[in-house]
Amino acid sequence: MSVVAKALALLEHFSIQTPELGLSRLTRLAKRDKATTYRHLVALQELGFIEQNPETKAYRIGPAVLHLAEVREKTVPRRDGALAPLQRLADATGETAHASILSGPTLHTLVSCEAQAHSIRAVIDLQKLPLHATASGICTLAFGPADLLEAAKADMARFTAHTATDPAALAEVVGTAQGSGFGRSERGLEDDIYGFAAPLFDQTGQLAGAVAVASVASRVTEDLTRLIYQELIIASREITHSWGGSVPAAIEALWADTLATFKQKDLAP
Amino acid sequence: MSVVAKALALLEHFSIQTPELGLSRLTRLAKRDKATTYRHLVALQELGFIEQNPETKAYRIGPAVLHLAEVREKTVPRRDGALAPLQRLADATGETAHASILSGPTLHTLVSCEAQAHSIRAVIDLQKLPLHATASGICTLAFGPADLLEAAKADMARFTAHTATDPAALAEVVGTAQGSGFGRSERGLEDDIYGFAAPLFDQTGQLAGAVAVASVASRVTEDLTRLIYQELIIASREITHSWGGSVPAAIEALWADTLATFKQKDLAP
DNA sequence: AACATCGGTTCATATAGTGAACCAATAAGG
DNA sequence: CCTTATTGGTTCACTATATGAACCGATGTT
Repeated sequence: MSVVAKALALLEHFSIQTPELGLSRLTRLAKRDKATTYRHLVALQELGFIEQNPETKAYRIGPAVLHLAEVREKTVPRRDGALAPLQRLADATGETAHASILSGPTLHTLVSCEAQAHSIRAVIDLQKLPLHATASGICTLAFGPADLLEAAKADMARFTAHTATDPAALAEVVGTAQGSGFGRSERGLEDDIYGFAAPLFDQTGQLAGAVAVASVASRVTEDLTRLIYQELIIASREITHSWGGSVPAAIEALWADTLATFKQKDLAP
Repeated sequence: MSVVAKALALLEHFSIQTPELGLSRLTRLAKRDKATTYRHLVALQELGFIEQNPETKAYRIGPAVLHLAEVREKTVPRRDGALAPLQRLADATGETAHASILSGPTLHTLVSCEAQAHSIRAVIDLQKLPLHATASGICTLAFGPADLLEAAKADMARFTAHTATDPAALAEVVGTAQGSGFGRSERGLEDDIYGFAAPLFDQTGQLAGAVAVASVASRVTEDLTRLIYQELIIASREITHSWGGSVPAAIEALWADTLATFKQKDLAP
């Protein structure tokens, strides 16, 4: 890990829940030496990526990121295009919806929308989504670059008792996704949370990210699952379209098959 | 300069005009070794601050900054509060308006608004504003922390024939600002651009940034100057208010005096 | 075919980062 | 009032890490 990576990794500890962190606390969170952490903070501060609250001496994210985000979004608009479909997805399903972008080997959370329907709901507050333990990640492994699977196998941290931590289990869920067109994660990241995801594509025709719904386990029924799948398809088409891509026919075919199985079940009894 | 600083400084070369840069070009812009630049890019890429266009191999700002900007803005809202008053300022004056934030010893551009009134107008595309050569910078030196003057004197780069490059000249324009309540820069950063700025304050009561109007030199008359001053006062009050601060009485008094001199001149002939 | 780009890699060299120990300041506890 | 445990910040011997000239293969121009 380079110094640059170590320093920038400090930024990941700041969140909406904990926007300001003191030196000691951050040192503990980052599990690094205090002097090192301090020097990194000073370096980040010089560039405006961190600023210090002059009253409390605590550190927070600085203004430099605002300009960068503006350049990025004006240049490669992703957030704007995802926002409206995501809102619709959250409203239609009554669950928390979020979209993520694949950049290199990591999946970055782009934006998340919470529905107002239930008082208990999933909250997405990770910047990076683990590939092996989230619906979005499994979806990415299923339809993204083949070499990602290696990267994912290298880091299979356990989050819950249900997290797939051996390559065989992972291969199985990825295979299921490749058969259905949807990624699923059942209590893989957190107990009581079910995830459902569909792939997103950009103008290059390659997978560019994923759109997902996170639902509370106790609410998940077959009816809700079907609704989520239907809405995920709509959201995926719209977001993919706004990113200048189109959903590959093969994926559309998988989706149609998966939805058909629900209809069959309806007719069965 | 630490490695962290060197690596992060690479990000400053990306702009709306040049959102993607190849390795060689970026190496030349940053005036550094190619191998070093490459390694820095790879490190930034790992963290999602940079991503590579898989088709052209060119680099661009990555998605990680989006999340950070969101955390920052949800936590310390600055952009949102400045946007509306800035738009109004641009419309009312017919010139380009922008706001900046002081973080440590540097002034970061927060957001800029261009008016539609004229086809020739100033464009703000710097992330960092030089303290000695811009109206905002002079305003910051006049009403901000006293030790900034030292930092400013340490780097007095020449941009035009009118740039103040010796401490005495700088002290004079800062003194003028302290007397009038407004920062001014006449062709200091670019030929043909006049800048006018007013200070901004936050909940701590300290200077937190500046709001400014950049006008094309040929359009600047006494009438326009007065209009700009009047509108700057309104914008400064509004932005300062939305940042949880209030304009100090001493500044308000300076502004009142400055506007009074215009009225006297009107009566004179 | 010769030359000039490009992105990316190698490896000896030496510069830059590291962290245990140390301050000074503040605050809680007895 | 003195002790103890925090806090943010600093020092300096040690060594891990960054550096850059030279190199590579690919692509593009003349």
